Amino acid sequence: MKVSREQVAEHRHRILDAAARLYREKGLEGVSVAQIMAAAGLTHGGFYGHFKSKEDLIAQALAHVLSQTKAAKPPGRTMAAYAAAYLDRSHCDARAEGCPFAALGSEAVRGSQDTRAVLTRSLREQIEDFSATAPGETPQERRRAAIAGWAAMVGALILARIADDAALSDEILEATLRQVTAP
Amino acid sequence: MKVSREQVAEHRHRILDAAARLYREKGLEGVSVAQIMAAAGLTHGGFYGHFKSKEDLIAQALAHVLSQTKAAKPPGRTMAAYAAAYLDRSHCDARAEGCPFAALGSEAVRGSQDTRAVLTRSLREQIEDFSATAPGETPQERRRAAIAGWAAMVGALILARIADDAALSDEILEATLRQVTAP
DNA sequence: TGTACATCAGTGAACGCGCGTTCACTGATGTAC
DNA sequence: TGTACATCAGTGAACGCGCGTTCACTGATGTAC
Repeated sequence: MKVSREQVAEHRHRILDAAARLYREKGLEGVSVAQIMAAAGLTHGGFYGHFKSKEDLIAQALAHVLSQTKAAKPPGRTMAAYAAAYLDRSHCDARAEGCPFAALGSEAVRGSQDTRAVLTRSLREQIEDFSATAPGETPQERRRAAIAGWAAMVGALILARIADDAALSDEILEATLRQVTAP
Repeated sequence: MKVSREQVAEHRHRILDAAARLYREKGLEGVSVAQIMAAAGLTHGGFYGHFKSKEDLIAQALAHVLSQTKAAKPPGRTMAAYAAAYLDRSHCDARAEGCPFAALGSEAVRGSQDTRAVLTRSLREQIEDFSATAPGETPQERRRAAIAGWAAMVGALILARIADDAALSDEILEATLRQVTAP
């Protein structure tokens, strides 16, 4: 049955939330359209009223979570403060709510053009943002530190999640945090 | 029909080679058992004579490629020399033949216990290996630089592959290489 | 060394299943008067 | 403001397809004599 315009908007939001969470938890190819719709409290048939295809949802779900994360960020935050929260055990354990680059990075490489465009825009913004507070004497040095620092954060979170030994996993997070925040 | 013992060993090797290549190219969930067997020049029915399951093949294929890479490495290579080859355009473009951590890292997090154990062992070896030549005054400093350096390499390769703009992709590789090899 | 036959690696049809996507239908919404 | 009805968001059955896995069969291998 037809639902009100506000209901449509709310359903769309619920689908994007469920997708963003499930994709990060189980991977882009490990979640079906029906599972996402069920998690949003709907049936699978209505999916194509909201999105063109599963690929379309992936790009939009990533854009959704990245814009939310960006909106929640306090303006004056330094790269060191970001790194401390990023390279934390709680973030490492909370895959479904954490950074999409770390959760889906190696899969996103094989994603659609739209998916990669969404991630590239976020990547650019992150680098520019970090460049303001990264260590270094010149703007070029700071930008270089911002790029390498962001790469180290994403790589460290992935490696710390792969490690099946808690001590090694902790060591990866701690060592990378020290190295990224050291002058 | 039955084949000779040498043929069996060669078939097994061909399956592992094909799997390692296809998984890195298309992802762990983007390749079927039948595709791998066809790429190895066999039919899919014989698969279960070689491996217990698809999950079993994944762990063995990763162990296969990691042991090959390790065997091919010259003994005295520094972390800086490794980073220069790793953060190179040709490695970035050659996903199917490149580092399995960068190609499959975020998917491997959700892999079987065996898969994660195989990767954890390789991760430990890599860190210990880099610790010998990483920058730093004390062994602890060198180990920290080895961990953060390896994390930055893996992260940078993933981010450089996601970026849909060649200039940004190059910049990520170059900036990270400079930062990892600088004292 | 030569022969007979048990072994078993590989083949290809078949299995049940869940996938992405489509579509006829339902009934509440919201517009036209 | 109240009523009549066209619109259309959501439902659930259905589609063709490819998946991982199983299995009866085939015929070359390699062992026993």
